[in-house]
Amino acid sequence: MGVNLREIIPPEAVAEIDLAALRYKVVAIDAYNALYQFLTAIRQPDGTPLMDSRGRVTSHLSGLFYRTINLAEHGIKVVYVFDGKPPEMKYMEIERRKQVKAEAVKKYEEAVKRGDQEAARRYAQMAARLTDEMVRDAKRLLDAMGIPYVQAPAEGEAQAAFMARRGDAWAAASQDYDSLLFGSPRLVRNLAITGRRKLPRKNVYVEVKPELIELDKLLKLLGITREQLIALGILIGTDYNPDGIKGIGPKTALKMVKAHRDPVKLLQGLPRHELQVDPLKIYEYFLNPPATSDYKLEWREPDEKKVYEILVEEHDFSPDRVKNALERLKKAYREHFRGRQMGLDAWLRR
DNA sequence: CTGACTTA
DNA sequence: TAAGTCAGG
Repeated sequence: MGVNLREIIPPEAVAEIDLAALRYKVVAIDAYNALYQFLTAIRQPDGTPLMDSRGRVTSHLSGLFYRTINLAEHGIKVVYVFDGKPPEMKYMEIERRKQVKAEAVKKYEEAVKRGDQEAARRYAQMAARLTDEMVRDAKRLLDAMGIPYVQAPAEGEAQAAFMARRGDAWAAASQDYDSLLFGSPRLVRNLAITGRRKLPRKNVYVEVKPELIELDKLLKLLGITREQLIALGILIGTDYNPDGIKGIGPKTALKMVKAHRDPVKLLQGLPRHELQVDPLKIYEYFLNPPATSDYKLEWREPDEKKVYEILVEEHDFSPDRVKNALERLKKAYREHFRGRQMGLDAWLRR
């Protein structure tokens, strides 16, 4: 999922931050990334997600609702950015993911048969798929909550980066690093409240704090340009060439991009048979991806009735819990958002 | 993942 | 008040 820069990011480039550091800042959240995380994480020990009485999955709504309210209580102005149509060159990867999920479904069923809860949960997570209906419900819920969302023409991460570059957002938020390649000046990872995360395959929880990666700082520390970072990503693998270049790991890739002042020349010189997609096409895409400026960011007063309809009446959420959370959301709106619509940047540019 | 409740 | 457990839908 996304370009794996983890191994080449120097620890000094990552700053642990407090949610208070994001107060009154606009954060463009990769909606698909967030919803998918809720969908995989919010499950029973045997892997069953939360569902309403008609069997429709509701894990994503639960996560979206409560987390968004938490962020609002911290005065953080979140905007969710939804994926549009992926570029043609992503179809290979999309097909591959479908295969992986189909395999996971089989393994899940086998695990259930032999009563292996842990495996069942693991494979259920792997098999999880975000449906159009889930996305529609998520958008309806955000609308009712008075939280803005933007429909990207293509990749959500590209749209979030575009918004951050223009100053409409302070940072992009996602677990993936792609927004950095797309040029977002800042990336926030681990944007959650309770910082507990279970280590894969272990029964151990570790504290995970939100972290901030600044693009300029990262590039300086690596001693490369954004263009070289994109080339680096292509060498180690992106969603558009998942395998990267055989035999080139993060370290070699960094050396290679440093050795070439012009990343285009480097990419042109790659062995053609190693690549399913023209590396220059990928390079151009990261450098200048489709994005729209046709959006308006407004944090409106929550429509309690609508939220109640969606969560309680349609999806069997507990009335008490929803009412309680709505009170918190209304209070957050009054305290942080009402009469504070424009960020400083937008105000200066008015 | 998060809220609500329990425990020390 | 902090840390732990469990259910939520």
